[in-house]
Amino acid sequence: MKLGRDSKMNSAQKDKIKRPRRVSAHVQRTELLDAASDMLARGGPEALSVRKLASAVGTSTMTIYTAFEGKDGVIAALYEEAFARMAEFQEAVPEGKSPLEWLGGLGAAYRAFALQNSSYYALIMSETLPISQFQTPEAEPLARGIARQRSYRSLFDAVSACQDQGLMASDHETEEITAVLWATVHGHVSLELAGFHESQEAADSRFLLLTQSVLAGLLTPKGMKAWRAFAPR
Amino acid sequence: MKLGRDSKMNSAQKDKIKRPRRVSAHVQRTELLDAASDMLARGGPEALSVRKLASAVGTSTMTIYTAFEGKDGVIAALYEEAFARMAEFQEAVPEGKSPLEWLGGLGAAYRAFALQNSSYYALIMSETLPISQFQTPEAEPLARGIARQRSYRSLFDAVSACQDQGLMASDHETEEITAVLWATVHGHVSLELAGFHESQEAADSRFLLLTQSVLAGLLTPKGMKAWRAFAPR
DNA sequence: TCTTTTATATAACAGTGTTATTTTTACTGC
DNA sequence: GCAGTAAAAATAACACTGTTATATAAAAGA
Repeated sequence: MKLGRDSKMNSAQKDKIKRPRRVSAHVQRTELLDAASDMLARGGPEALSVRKLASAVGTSTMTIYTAFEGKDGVIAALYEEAFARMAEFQEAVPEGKSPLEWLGGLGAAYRAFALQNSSYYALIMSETLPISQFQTPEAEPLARGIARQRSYRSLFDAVSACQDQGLMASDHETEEITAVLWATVHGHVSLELAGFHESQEAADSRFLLLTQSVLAGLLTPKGMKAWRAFAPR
Repeated sequence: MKLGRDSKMNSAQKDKIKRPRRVSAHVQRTELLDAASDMLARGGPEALSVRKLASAVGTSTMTIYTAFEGKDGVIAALYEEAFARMAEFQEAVPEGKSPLEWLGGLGAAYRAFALQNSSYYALIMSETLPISQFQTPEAEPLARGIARQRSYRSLFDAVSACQDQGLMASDHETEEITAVLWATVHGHVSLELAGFHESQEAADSRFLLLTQSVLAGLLTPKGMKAWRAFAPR
């Protein structure tokens, strides 16, 4: 549906507040972004072309340059979208009775998100391997920007809660433990996405063994006892 | 130096064994590969172009298509090179008195290789994130091919030795533990390469904490006691 | 030496992201 | 409502990319 250009925006004409030049500006931007997201999810990053994107929504390439600032701008926007979707997964995890239960849920949610949204996950972790098709959206040290994202926040809070309740060692900084847990799950998920494991069962059991093992080194005796109540299997 | 074409290969002409068509075939291939390696290391994958590569060694693009089979062939060759270099790092680690010492050395060597050869490491782990500029050199499930590489073998052998000496839990398969350890170190190194850690010290201490933690869940009590003798700090 | 095969060089093709130019559209002051 | 202006979209061009087709030159085999 393309809004008629001669509609003279009858409703918005009365107020003197400056409106966006085009009513369709925002909707077109999201329409463009949705199409880009689709292309990315389907055919990977090489399927995401400025020209194809333009013709997919029935416009010309210049639209991408005014709406975003070229291809990098589109990718930067998708990057934001990726974090937003990841945060949804994380924040859908109930805190449960014990922060340990929360922690376990967060790990599972992280893995689920990565497996179900591999393109978006790759986008998030694109700086993880310095060689990537995606350029860093901004000049800032992007990977460290993760720490400012909501999804990181959830993990941090869970770890903090564990420490507060004496379930997790407090002789390490919360940030440190959070980073270690992130690396742990990311490491497994990376390999799983690459098809490293020969079967679903193998991937499951290794994820379990890995998380179990690293927690063994981080939890207090009290924490270990409590963990066994929530730990799968 | 370009060998004269009219040299009529005076020395090799006498034996009737079929020689390669051109004496320069092999040397040119490696020359091409070295240049490609340099370009990759310097400017990332987008600096690696068939045309630039050709002009870098003073030839035309067709040479790349006869020596390799286009750009993918070059990347496949670099992929092999990456594993070879990684194996060198791994195999330079002395087995030491205890397999635990060996294990620790392998982890440190893995990290050192990744940090010092980030382009090659990215190549190895390029399938780890399904979205990558590099196509899988062959149609096989590439990531699983890691398990057939020498560098994986070293880790596997170290784990196996630990189990044999009762230092590591034997209620998990050697392959399983190997995969878990690989994921652990890869997870950390990924984040470190991305500049996730705010300082060298932070990266070091988190690597230590991570490896320490995961070993806590994998080593036997006997193994834990022995480990403390080798563990840094 | 002559013929045939093979590698290289040249040029062309189909893509890509980006930029310049021109046309069209929407807004604004009269 | 109409003219003038500013912004956005379309078109075309530029500088790239990987790949392929064709022609030329060199090497191999008879």
